[in-house]
Amino acid sequence: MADVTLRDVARASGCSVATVSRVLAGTRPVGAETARTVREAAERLGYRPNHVARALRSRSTGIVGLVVPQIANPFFPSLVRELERALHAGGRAVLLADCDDDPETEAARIGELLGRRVDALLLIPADERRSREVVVDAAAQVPLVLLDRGCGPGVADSVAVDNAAGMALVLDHLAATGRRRPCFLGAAGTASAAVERRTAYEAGAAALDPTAPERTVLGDFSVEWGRAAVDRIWPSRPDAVVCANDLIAVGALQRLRQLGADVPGDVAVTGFDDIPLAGLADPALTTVCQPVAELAAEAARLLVRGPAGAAVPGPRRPVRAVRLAPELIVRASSARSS
Amino acid sequence: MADVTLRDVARASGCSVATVSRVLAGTRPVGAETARTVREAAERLGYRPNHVARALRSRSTGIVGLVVPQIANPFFPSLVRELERALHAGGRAVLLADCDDDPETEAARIGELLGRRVDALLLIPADERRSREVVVDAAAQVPLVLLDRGCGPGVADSVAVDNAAGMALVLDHLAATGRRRPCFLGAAGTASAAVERRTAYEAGAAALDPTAPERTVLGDFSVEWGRAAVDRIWPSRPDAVVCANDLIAVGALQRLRQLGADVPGDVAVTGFDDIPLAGLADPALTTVCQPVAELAAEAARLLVRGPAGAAVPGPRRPVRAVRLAPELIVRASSARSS
DNA sequence: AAATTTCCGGAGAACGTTTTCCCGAGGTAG
DNA sequence: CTACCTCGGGAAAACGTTCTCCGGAAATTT
Repeated sequence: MADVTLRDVARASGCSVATVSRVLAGTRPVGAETARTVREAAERLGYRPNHVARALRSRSTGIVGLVVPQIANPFFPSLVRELERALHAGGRAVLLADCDDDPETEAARIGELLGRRVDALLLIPADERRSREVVVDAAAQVPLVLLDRGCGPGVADSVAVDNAAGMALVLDHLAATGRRRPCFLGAAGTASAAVERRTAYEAGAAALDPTAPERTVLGDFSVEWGRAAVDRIWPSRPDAVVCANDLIAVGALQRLRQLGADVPGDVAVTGFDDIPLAGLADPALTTVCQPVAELAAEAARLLVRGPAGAAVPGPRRPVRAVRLAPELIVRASSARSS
Repeated sequence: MADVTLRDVARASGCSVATVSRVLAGTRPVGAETARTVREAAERLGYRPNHVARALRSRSTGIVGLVVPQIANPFFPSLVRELERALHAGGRAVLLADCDDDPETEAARIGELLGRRVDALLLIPADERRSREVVVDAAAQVPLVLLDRGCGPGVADSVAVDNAAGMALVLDHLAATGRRRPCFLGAAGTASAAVERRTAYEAGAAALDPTAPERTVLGDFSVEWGRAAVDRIWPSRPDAVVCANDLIAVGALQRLRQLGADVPGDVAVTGFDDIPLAGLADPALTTVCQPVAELAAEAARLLVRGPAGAAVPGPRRPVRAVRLAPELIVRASSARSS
């Protein structure tokens, strides 16, 4: 009972393997009577198609590889979940690989996935430039979409949130609620999210008040850095602390409270990403919510390239870069200063 | 260059496909000279074995299916990560499925994974009893290990933390730091973690002070319930609030602060699981840390059943249930009351 | 009525491995 | 010298699909 094959169904229904395959796959019209008999036999025997054999013959596994830098990074689980959902809706399964933030491991895992003949790759690159080489290599073999973070211009199709728009939302909100002396807690490095959010803040803050001194400090995307950064900027008494992501913001929130600052009375704090932790912080964190489901859906859509053969026409097919608009989630940490 | 097959390597090295397979798989001794030639040719052509063909022939995909109830549940990402790591160490890849806490979806996903001919299944059941039927079905077809939550006795091999031992650690700690009037914020339902932690608390509390009134309230494993539950128990002024997991504890912490209670001065709060959020709460949460890496390693170990053929000898092979000892993480929320 | 097309179904060749046979050469034992 | 292994290697059969030919019958056209 474990292994019923097409042969068995063919024998039981008194016709050929080819016919059974056709009726079950619906790949070619087949006589109504025969079809019924076949379907019945298949049902009765409990036939279940063997995806492995199918994959070998049709050269398509229906599996896409998903490589993430750190599944434990709190922003990724919801993204992974939506990706899994979106891909599954298209009949594709997800082979998961975690590369532990290491570009070399990343390269190795990509190699293995290719060996397993995934139909496509979904990749959140671990490093802006050190991931590049492997990515172009892989992209030459299968459809590949970069997610959340970029990997240099023109390397591959990519989907991400519009970081600049998100930062603009934050700055508008702060201005509208009377904040006048913001500062920015960002991340150094060349990761696209870090760069985009940083430059968007600088542009927006300058537009708001060209005469204001610019207060920006850069570290990494962590709670610890958020805490430490507060000590650097608090002496200048900003009335708003704009953070490059939620982890930094949570750290800032903790340290500000320790220092006896009133949030949001004395100072507003904002984050970015809207990880689950953001709503649970105290006070709850105003942040920019990434349209995770849409990002996933868009990525899934980009994965299907034209009808197979069209995959390798021009080596310089134009690269598509999708940017989706985020949404501002206003919570207690930026309530209007009275 | 995309598809170099054994045939190509054979042709290039002037020997037969069989020989090439043998030398590359190392499945049978082969002449030193020939081996060298073959390896050289393979290297030169950039041969990469086709896992799909291999799987078809050898009836083993090297893929294990992992079904989780909700990847976004904050306890799972770290577990998934360690599982992926442990399995990858054994040369196996992970096909991920999220069933959205729904037993029917769970059943469907398990079916698909079996259709894809996974070698084994790793399952965190969505529901203690409604998942049972599918599980026994699946377990009859491939090695299957239940993780974190049980699914009725004797259904399949399982790996989980020793909830009773964890709860005992908590109670000992509270007793040692002078807490005398604990209460318990638990979860209703039959999920094994909920039941075990609840009964362990009751047994431990009774042993501590048989005359103490028992204060236990039951809801679900959520922050919201933690907040709500505090309103129910705070009037009786416990000096310790023991929670069935970290989410409940975080909610309790928030509500207690709102009510003006001093944690840990007036009352200690403890959690369970040690999710990332626990260390970031304010005050940082004392909790029970699950040995995630060991759980994963043990699960991976259980998956390899005797040498293939031994898989279906007695229909009533004894079921193995591994329980691993947790560790108490003492943080600020239970500092000794002075 | 003959010629052409359409329709349904079967035989069998792929897909890229692994593995079972089989064969010949050389070595050892009898 | 014959008989029997061992050893290195090849031919070919699986594994379970899909898909391309092909052939015959029925339906349509000329």
